[in-house]
Parts: sequence; structure tokens; C-alpha cells
Amino acid sequence: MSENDFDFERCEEVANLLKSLAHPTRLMLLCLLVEKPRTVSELTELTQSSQSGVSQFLNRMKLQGILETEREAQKVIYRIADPNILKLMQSLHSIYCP
Amino acid sequence: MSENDFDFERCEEVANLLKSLAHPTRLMLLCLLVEKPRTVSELTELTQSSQSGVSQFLNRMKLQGILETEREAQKVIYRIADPNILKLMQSLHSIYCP
DNA sequence: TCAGTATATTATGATAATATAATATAAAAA
DNA sequence: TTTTTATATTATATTATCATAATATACTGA
Repeated sequence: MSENDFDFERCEEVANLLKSLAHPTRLMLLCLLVEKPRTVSELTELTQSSQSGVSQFLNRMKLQGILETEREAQKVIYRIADPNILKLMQSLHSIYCP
Repeated sequence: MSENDFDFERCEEVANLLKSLAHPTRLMLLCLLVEKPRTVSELTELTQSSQSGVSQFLNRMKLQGILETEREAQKVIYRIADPNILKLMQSLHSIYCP
């Protein structure tokens, strides 16, 4: 335990990341991306959301450093870029999907 | 792995819990309560927030089943009531406060 | 180049979250 | 019983988030 485990700055940073998980569609997107990288159209279909909405959610998480992309012809493949988020998703899985 | 690990209903439920963590002050409150149960005034001072705000945040998490209370004279003591949230906080700690 | 497919962007109205101030209740102590 | 301390509630204005529609861009293949 360090000298100050509860400083507000760290909470602000982590809370900001948690905000991205704290939406049913975004959480679902992350769950799907934990399995494997996927295209926008794939994610749109699997989450049963609008193309625009999914694109916006993905972009938001990309800007935050949670996701990264790679283009393959017309398709854009998204995948998880942040190892801490991957760990966190695994924790969530083990707690809530036993 | 069950037949459907990524059903939307579970994501909705978990995302709802995550919303409560996804605010710097609420996350800080939870961090402090992982250590030990505490009174509202203690939490108000430690988070440097307004009495009203802290009370509202605590009440919100209590209604959600994350926290529970016990009265001791004038003071009200809050503590974590949900073992899953405790596990999650411990995961967050190990990931983001190494 | 044109049509088709995949993705991104912009705009907008609706709803929710936030901080804050003011007031109310509850218990204890004087 | 009045005051003080601790907590809760209500009200409100501001800001943020959301879903959706419309449009734009990017790439491919005919």
C-alpha cells in the first residue's frame, strides 16, 4: 500500500475509464472485442444498435486509448488496445459471468 | 463459458453498477469504504466534497444495494454491502494502484 | 468513373447527471 | 426545551449523455 492510495487524481482518471464501460452497448462492445478483433458491421449486428451509434461509441473508446483500429479494404477492424482494460474486463467476467 | 456470455441483459445490469463507480467522488467514496466503514462527515471531509453531494451519492449507492448503513447516535455509518463490488474494487486496486 | 458497401461525422432534441443552495429531520447535549 | 451537530431532502440551473436522422467520406469492383 503506497503513501496515498486514495488520491483524487487517480480516482478521476480511473472513473473516466469506467465511464466508458458504464453503458450497456459499450460494455457489450468490449465484451465482444475481448473475444477477438471485429469489424464495425459485425459489432453493429451483434449489438443490434445503429451504425451511427456504434461508430460513435467505438470512436470514443479509441480516442480514450481503449481501442485501436486497422483498416482492411472497406472494413475497419477494432480491437482492445489497453492491457489494463483487458484485465478489467476479465475481472468483470469472473465476477459477473461465473 | 456458458451458452451466451454476452447477452445484453447482463451487460445492462453490470453497466448500471459500473455507472456508480464511474464518478471521481463516488469512486473515492468506495475506495475509502473498502478500507473500513465510515461516517458521512468523515467521508465528506476526506473527499473534500459538499455534505449534500456526499449524502446524495451515498444514498444512491445504498438504494442500488452497493452500500448499507447503521446509525450510531447522531452519526450514520456507511459500509460496502455488495461482495461483488468489493471484489471489483479489489480488482481495480490491483490494476490501477500497483 | 459510377455504383455499392462500409464507416464516420454532424446536428438535434430528449433525457439524465451534476453541483449547489436552501431547507428539513433526527439525535444528543446543554 | 432550546441549541448544536449530523444527516437527508428538495429544488434548480447547468452541463453531459443519448438516440436518431441526415449527410459525408473512403474504399472497391464493375
